[in-house]
Amino acid sequence: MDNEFTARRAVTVADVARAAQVSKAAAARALGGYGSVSDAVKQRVLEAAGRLDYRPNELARTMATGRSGTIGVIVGDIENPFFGSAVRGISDLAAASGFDVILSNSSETPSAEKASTRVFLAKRVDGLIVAPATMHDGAHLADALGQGCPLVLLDRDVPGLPVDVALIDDQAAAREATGLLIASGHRRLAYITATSVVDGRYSDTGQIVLTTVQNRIAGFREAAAAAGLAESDLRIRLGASTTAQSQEILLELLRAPDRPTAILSSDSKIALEVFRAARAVGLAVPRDLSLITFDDAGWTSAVSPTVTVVSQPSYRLGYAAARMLIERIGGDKSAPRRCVLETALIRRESVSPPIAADAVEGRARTP
Amino acid sequence: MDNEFTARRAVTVADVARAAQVSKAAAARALGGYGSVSDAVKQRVLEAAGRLDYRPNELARTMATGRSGTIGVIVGDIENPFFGSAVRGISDLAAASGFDVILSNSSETPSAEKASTRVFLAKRVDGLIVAPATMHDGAHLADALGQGCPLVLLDRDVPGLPVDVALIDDQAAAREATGLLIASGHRRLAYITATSVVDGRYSDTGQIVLTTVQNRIAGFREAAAAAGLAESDLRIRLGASTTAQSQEILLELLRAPDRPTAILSSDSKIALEVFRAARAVGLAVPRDLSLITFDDAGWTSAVSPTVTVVSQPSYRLGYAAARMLIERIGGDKSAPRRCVLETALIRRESVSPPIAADAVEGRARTP
DNA sequence: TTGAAAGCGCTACCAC
DNA sequence: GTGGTAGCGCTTTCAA
Repeated sequence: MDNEFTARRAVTVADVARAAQVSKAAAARALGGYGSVSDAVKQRVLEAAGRLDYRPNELARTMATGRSGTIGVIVGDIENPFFGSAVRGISDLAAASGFDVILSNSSETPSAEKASTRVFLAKRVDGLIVAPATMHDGAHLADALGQGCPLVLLDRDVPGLPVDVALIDDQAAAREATGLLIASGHRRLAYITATSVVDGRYSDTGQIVLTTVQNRIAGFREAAAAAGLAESDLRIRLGASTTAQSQEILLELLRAPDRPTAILSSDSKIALEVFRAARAVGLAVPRDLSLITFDDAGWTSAVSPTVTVVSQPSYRLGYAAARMLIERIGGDKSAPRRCVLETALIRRESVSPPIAADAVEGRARTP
Repeated sequence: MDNEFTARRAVTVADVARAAQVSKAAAARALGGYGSVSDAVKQRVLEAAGRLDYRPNELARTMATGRSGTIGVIVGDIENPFFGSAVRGISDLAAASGFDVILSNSSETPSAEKASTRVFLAKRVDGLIVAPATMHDGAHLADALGQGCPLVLLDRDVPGLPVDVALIDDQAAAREATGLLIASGHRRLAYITATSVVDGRYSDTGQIVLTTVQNRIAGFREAAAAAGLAESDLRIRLGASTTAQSQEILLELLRAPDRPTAILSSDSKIALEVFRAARAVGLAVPRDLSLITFDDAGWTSAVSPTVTVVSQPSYRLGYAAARMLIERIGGDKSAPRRCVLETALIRRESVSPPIAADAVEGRARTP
């Protein structure tokens, strides 16, 4: 049974050296491309390596050098297209710079994120890119830093952690989107987001674990305040993580007599749920309900009506994070940087003025 | 500047042993949880480890044991929700079984896939799960096998490679979906897929590099043949990988006088393009054009019209692949297995009978 | 340029 | 149960 699919002992530098009749050190130098080797020896070694089908053991190399040529990435949910695209941005630059990427999913769970951090550190990654699941616990991240492992935060910030971050200006983006809704004549507005909380009702900021969510809500309220809307005109709902949760929240909202006439949704999955809920209660978008969502998902520009979105540069965010990290790995010791990328409000068909019955109050105020 | 964020030399078993006043071997046993150690020593060692903040070096462990506790996964496109979900299936079982997952994106490119395979082997992964970018070149995969690295194929097969595979019955799925179209009265049918080819026109099977595509086309033609449709009623188009390519293909198809009245799309991204193209030429779904797509993407059940889909058990596919791989890693030497998972045809609103003008020929044939 | 030998941090085997 | 010690495969001084 010694066919071509049977395992055989791996061939090492020592084997190659013996076959090429040179010392182990010489063979290692020729194979590793460092130090100085005569052309003659190099020839012999390379020939022998080819003949024996030698494959370097990256692990042994890492142990000896301390560098693994690998960067670890931890995101909340790889199924989320936002992260999928960010990861591709990271991978592309990493590959071009000679780094491998190893990826882990935290499922937006701080404990899983901690475990992954530990594993990556144990595997001696050269650096870490993390989209932290919470802004409240950065101990494991500070820890990585403490061990001398460069770290860059992606999309979300952890206040107090002195590291590079690549993110967007969520507050400004939400403010602009909300402004568009208000400019279209809406005054009863809702903001729906997926962050996990004790109680879906927005009560105090203490519940929020993500800086992105915090900032978007701030932008939402800021725009409302600037337009003179009352707090009571605003519906802020957290906890729309699953279809069931989203429907519960949305149906309650849309069935109320003073239902919102416009919704700002924090991701495209929730926007989908808005369509579903609107259909369930017999509301048409945008005639009865206007909608803007974060994330320029593919379907938003293909379906009817096409949906107005806040487009986030996810690929470039990943790319920027990788760029900063690789600079740090290269020895850059400068002060932590914030790389803030631009979003774009793409106007499509899902926003229109509220119909008379719904807007009556609003009209009275703006004659 | 010796603050908490400054790198310090990593603490090793030797350090812990010294601090606990025991031998290196004893400390290693206590820390590694193998061999036998007295409770007293164990206590002391663990205490010292905690005090010194000892972290095991996974790399050194791997070198010594030969096992890395890591499985490598290579998929074509992590942004594709199908793979995203499959990867989660893999990760979930892997984590539960004590394995880490490292992921790589081949961008559907055989050369990138080869490079990733090499890297993973060099990193000494315990096993590999690959969604091969081509069925025509499995040398690097046979190679992995040859080195004794267990391998499981995901979603796509490589004929001739004696390995476990986890996939769906693409041919049956396509046959069933096509059957539904035909049963609804359609007779001019198109199948659109994203595989890369020299020429977008379907000419011969030699162009096709993916078994999935091959099998789906076979099922499509099979159903058509069974219903007595002529080859000339069928439009098979390959190469719809980008928006531009898809639009070119679709617009040409839909503007033709004998345009298809129903389309079977091989993934949800293409289905989106169908909506876009239909809108561009003024065709309404499903009144003027029926549509079924592979992939039960979230948006397909939320937009109007909801779309009829072939739902693939992507999560379970990943889970099954991981299960087989872990069994192999555990030493299972039995013959290669094929794990074929069920698809489901979910009927929604995007399929209806063709309108009279389009169906005239068809009606004449089936009075 | 070349070779011998000392690690990298851990496991595993073997006496005691 | 415990301690010594020989590797795992590679890099990296350091003499020659």
